[in-house]
Amino acid sequence: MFTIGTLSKSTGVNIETIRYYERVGILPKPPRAASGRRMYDEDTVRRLAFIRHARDLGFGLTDVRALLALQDNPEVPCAEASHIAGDQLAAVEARIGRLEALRAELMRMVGACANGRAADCRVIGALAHPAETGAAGQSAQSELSIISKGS
Amino acid sequence: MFTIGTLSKSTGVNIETIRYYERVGILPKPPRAASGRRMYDEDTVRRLAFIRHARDLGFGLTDVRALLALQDNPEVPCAEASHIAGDQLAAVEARIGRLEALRAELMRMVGACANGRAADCRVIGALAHPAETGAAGQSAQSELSIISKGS
DNA sequence: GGTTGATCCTGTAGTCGCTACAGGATGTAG
DNA sequence: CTACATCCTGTAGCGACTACAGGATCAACC
Repeated sequence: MFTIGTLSKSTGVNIETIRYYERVGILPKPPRAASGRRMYDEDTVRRLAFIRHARDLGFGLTDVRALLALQDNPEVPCAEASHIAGDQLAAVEARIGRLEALRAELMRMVGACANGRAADCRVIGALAHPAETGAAGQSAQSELSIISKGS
Repeated sequence: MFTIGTLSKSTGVNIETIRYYERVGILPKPPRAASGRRMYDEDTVRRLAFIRHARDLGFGLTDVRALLALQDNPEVPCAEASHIAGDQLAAVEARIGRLEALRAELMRMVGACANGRAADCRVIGALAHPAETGAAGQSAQSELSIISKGS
């Protein structure tokens, strides 16, 4: 049994974030020492590592909750986990597509700039008069919202 | 001169977002009709289109402010605009790299799932025992934070 | 002139996933 | 015994919106 600082160091998750996870119910409330300090065990290290890895993969906390529930109920068919991961894969591929379009447009903008005055700046001109080519200008917005919404 | 609803429709920017932009000072306060309604002109359409396009390209509002200031002061050398766009390009390329690593890991996870029970699920297993291969697990976190921070 | 329904106004609070305090209590080492 | 590290709770802030509530105004039709 060890304290939150140790848990934080051994998982790389911020102390404040651990308490936040407890508050929103993604980590169970741990037992407390007589002084009120949270005391954790190895199981929590594993659970937190699972959460962190899922978060690193871009899963939102809602998805993480679902995946944890599956992990806790091993008799449930895993099609659901596979479905969640498939959705996430599709979202990641969509993001990559959007970002590649953005990259193309940014490269065009940066490449065209001749370091003159702002009046002639191709970067600013490109922003003021977007190119009609490709999908970049059309729904990169949703690319960004996809990201913040998780899967 | 037209109202906020018309501006919203002609730029595709939400009404609430337009008022938000005004509140945070990225759009100037427009003149009001006797009834108190905001009245816009074509210049605002252009300015808002500029903002929207820059946002679509992933620029944060701080960057957008800087780009607008450059546009408003045409005598300033555009090296700064070019620099902002270059930073953004680098950030986009970093995101793409991260996301490609995530994609590889997700494909591996989804591909390995045999639709058995959760106890044997490769997706859950992969999350519980992350692969050591590649950079996916190491700093995709920062990939996500880069996104939310803009450039 | 009256009534409906669309549009507008202000102000506040919610979203997501943290992160950063403030102000205090405890634990550990010298 | 004194530092200093670590912990606690609770609240507020971040970015970039979005979603109300509760009211005023406008345009069109009868």
